[in-house]
Amino acid sequence: MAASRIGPNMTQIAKAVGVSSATVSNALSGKGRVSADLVEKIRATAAELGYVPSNAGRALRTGRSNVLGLVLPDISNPLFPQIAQAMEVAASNAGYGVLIADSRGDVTTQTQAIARLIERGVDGLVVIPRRGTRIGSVSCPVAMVDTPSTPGNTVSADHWEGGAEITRHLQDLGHRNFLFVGHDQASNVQNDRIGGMKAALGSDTRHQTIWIETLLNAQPDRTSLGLMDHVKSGVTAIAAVSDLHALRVLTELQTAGIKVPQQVSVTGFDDLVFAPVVTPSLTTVHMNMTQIAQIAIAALITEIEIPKTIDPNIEHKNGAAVSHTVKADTSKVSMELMVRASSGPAVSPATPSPNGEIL
Amino acid sequence: MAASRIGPNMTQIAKAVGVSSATVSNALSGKGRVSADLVEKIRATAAELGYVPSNAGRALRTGRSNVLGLVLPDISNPLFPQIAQAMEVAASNAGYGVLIADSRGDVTTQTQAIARLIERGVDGLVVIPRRGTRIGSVSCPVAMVDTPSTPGNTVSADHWEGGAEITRHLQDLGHRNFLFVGHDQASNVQNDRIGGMKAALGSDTRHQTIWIETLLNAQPDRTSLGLMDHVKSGVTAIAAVSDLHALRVLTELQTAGIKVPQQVSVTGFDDLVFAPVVTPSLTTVHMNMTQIAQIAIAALITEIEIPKTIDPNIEHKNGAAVSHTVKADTSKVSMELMVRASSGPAVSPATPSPNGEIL
DNA sequence: CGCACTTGGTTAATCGTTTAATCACGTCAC
DNA sequence: GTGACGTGATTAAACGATTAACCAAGTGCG
Repeated sequence: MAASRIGPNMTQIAKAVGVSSATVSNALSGKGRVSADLVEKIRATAAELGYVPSNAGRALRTGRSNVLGLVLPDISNPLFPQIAQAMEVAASNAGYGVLIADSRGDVTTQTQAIARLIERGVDGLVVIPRRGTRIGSVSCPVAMVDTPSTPGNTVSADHWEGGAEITRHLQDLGHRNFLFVGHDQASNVQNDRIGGMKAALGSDTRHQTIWIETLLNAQPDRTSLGLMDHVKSGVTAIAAVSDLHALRVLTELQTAGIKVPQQVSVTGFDDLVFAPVVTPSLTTVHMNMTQIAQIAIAALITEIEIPKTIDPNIEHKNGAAVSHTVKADTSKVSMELMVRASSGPAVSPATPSPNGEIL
Repeated sequence: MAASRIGPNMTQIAKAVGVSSATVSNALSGKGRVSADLVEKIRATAAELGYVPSNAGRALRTGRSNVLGLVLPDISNPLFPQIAQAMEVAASNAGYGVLIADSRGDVTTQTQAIARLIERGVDGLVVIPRRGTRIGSVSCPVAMVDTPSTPGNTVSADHWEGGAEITRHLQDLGHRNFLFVGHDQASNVQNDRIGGMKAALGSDTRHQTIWIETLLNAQPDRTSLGLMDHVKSGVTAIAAVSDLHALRVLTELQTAGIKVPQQVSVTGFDDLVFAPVVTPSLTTVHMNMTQIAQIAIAALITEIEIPKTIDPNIEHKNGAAVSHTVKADTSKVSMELMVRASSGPAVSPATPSPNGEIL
């Protein structure tokens, strides 16, 4: 037996007003031709009786669920709260709900998660891909949020430019000897960030890059990143690809007795929740997730809401349309440099800056 | 026009096999009376044709959406990833999807968010309440995850006991002079954690408590928590109600030149993602979110799936049932102490421990 | 005056699934 | 031989909203 609905349905509203249910539908949606005063009356009684439209009924008829799926490689990513919040807000402003799916880092799980979302009838997907994740053939539009250099990327922060801003900032402070700290060499985002960092370097600079995962794979039980060796060799600025790693760097240096930023400057990425409250507060780059989410959701929804003329160009497999990642007019959102206390003027006893702006 | 469904529907399966759609339904659900070989044949062709049931059709008929709503006070809470992930896994194992709603800390927004979820037809809600949040009258079962002392709480970590474990651990290390660091004095969870910490203290101890929000309200532009004053006054152990605040404490001490844990021990709560990777790694208390989520979801689902006989005892308002938070047989999940590097033996030159276990 | 056209509404079909009610058909007992 | 019964399937009626097709009545115009 069908669970008894709590509120009234359209027919009951219609009966109460004394019109047909079609008129109620037209009045509430504003689509058909209904006289203004009747619209008013219908709206009023609907509100009075506490009418809430049944999503199931509507979804069945229209074929749209008004729900989007958010696929994340790994929910435990500390950036996820920002992403989820921004997506939820953007979607909900557009009248859509957000169904989450977590793939726990595993590619097969991710495929299953996507399949589950599709079965639930989502109208579109927002996918934050992980490493070499390929979106298989799915039957709905997909917005991909990764990094501009990823093929099929819909919109994302301009990680490259963010990296460039970081090293420009550090160079302005007089730094000439850099250590870049990445985590996962296979990550497009991290590569773009470090790529941007390097690209903005002047010719009078030196730099090295370490990858945490590589270090850990070599020595699984190591806790230190061995930063002191780099500092002793003259590094005065350490730029990490995430605040999480910047934090690791910061505390490792502090424990070793290095003063930040007096001796070494440290910068992060993403402006995570702890960035402003640690001592010294972290200089980092802030991502405008709200804007990214708005653009991604908007692109998705325009794609969803265009009448689905069967496009013969789209390949089919088993009768299901192969996924097409949607495009947005703006695909890069610039990042904002947040200068805080962890970056300061370089002191370089060994190699004095040619500009002489050192304190 | 209804968007063309991609796959076949039940009728098409029925036609392919040469039976009625009702038989297909019975065969796939295993409910009615269908001969074994026919079941087999139907299953096979359904799989072959790539049949996926329409959630909309099913939801319309049964009145159930198989979707749960997850209401969070503030998605940007760093604990949220764990919560969302655990809930998603538990729900998806039970065949439910998870729709998220963020109330951005605001109570009115929270009410609206809940209303939106209800309109979307969720079968139940998991609510992580914020401060004095009251769940208004909603028409579906609600599982509340807060702290055991909150009335209506369904299941949660045993924050009190977690706090007790922390101070027991620190006392075992010889500490006798404690500083507790909370953030928000109105939070049930934080009060329970600190309550537990205090309850486990021996009579030979001293303790003080500071609340970050109160400090910040008094001096909005302050960055330091003024921990040095407490350290100078003899505090040797600082226990925060969250790793986030422990991190703040840790870096503030390190910047001031205090060695952790040699001079002062620092502990956190929640085992956030950065806890193991900072230097020194944070001693903290781990929450078994997976188990909490399982219990909450299970309680919710049992409530959802019992046939809804109209219970005259439940008050009604506007014809909608007033919310009833579900109960679980286990309402407390114990927390696990994670001893790491930020806590160590107390050195108390001023007040030697009576037990003499100090190094 | 009569025809075309607009306005404001109704009818009825449809989306896909579930399920109560029904039915056909053996089988078995009496 | 017939009534009772069990088995295995079918029929048809929901669930609630949308919308194409249709219709009645009023308006403008030649």
